[in-house]
Amino acid sequence: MNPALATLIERGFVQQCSNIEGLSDLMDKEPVTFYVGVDPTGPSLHIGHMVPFFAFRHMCNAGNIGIALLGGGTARIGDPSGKTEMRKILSYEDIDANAELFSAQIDKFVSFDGKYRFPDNNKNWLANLNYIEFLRDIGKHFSVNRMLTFEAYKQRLETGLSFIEFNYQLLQSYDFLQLYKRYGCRLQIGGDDQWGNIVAGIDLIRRIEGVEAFALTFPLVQTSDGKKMGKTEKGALFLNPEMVSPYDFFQYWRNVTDADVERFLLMFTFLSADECRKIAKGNINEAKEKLAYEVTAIIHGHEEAEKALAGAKAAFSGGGDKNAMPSVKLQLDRFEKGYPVLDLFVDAGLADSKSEARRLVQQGGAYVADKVWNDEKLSVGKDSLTEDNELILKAGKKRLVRVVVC
RNA sequence: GGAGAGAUUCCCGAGUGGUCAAAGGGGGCAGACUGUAAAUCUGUUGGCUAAGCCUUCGAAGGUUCAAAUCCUUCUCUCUCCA
Repeated sequence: MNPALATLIERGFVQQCSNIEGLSDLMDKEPVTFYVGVDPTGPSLHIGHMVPFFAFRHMCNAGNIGIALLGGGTARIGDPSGKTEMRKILSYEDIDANAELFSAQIDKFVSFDGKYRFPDNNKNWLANLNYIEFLRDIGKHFSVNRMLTFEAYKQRLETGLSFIEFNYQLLQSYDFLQLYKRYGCRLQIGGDDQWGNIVAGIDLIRRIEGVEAFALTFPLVQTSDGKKMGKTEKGALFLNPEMVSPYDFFQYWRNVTDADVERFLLMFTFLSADECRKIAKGNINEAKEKLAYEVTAIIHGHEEAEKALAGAKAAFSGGGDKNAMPSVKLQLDRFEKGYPVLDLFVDAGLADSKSEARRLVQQGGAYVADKVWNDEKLSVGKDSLTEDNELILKAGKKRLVRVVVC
């Protein structure tokens, strides 16, 4: 087995491959050009997008050539795979803006060099396609009968599938063909929900070019309790630090289920496989801390990871660095007059409404300076502040904020 | 184009004139137990100047003492036929 491929398998990346021996032989012979596609459907990548890019880096480290394909064209259509209903149609401007943001995030992660790792955008060849020509050249190779047997469509046959989405597969196949023609791209990697689309591309390349291309898919990452990976109560775990702070990002990994630690270390860090296994077998809480630190460092840099770690220490085990805790600024005169607790919790961002704050207090989940505050009518006065005019508020055991008074 | 069905709170889904801020489940939040884990159990889950008041059942009008529920128009979705 080719060593790069073996690494992917060992680290749990491989779900399905169209022809693993063939691919291994090819990779032994020469550097392989491969691609990962992402449709820029939102303002930031989230962790679910990242699995293929971790694999991307492993592949590139082994000397292969990777293309990050932004779906500036396909996002105009919307991939029905794995969706139960049609995605809302985005405006071209939004898609292009998203594509810029995605591209920058990917660049940060894989460091494009223009030669071995570079981006492209499928709107370059999709945006101005001629419909008739496309149907004659490409459409004739697709059998509707066969397409209907694909799992992705079967499901949607129940709930409804529009023609626009039904065409998505042709476009993705066409992408693969274009990348083969332009760069000699022979391999497409992606999440397992892309299997049908990728295989369709392989067929198209075989029919038109008479060349074997390959598919390699990764498991859709789920937490071991069956939830979708990276979903938090606030939504997806985005990479953009303004959407999910490095501290919250760190906390997500710190709170992963025991059973996921080893798997996640292997997939979302670049520590050696042996080391990952060793860490996961050791003290489970230290392993989680290591996982959280490593992933945060990879995504947000070591400095942010250090800060998140220090903040977590300050919040949970004393010591650490309280400057690194999430904090808000509030006015001193409010405390001088007596800050109504409910307002205080809302202003500190620990409750969305006063009713929520009230519930928190009534249920004994509101902590002011480490003491349970159980009277919703009382105000928090200046005397609750520390000598350097600070105050720690907690909502429940885990959500907390450092109030800095000024 | 024709014939039907439907739109309910974060999601699924009950409710067909007052007892409805709206059953049940999921999810979320809090508490207990713990290890910042899982599982389990309990409570809670529109807002507010809070024993009261205000806003919510696709949208706009109407009937009524009273509407998520009835009527009219509109918008959207789905199914079947062409």
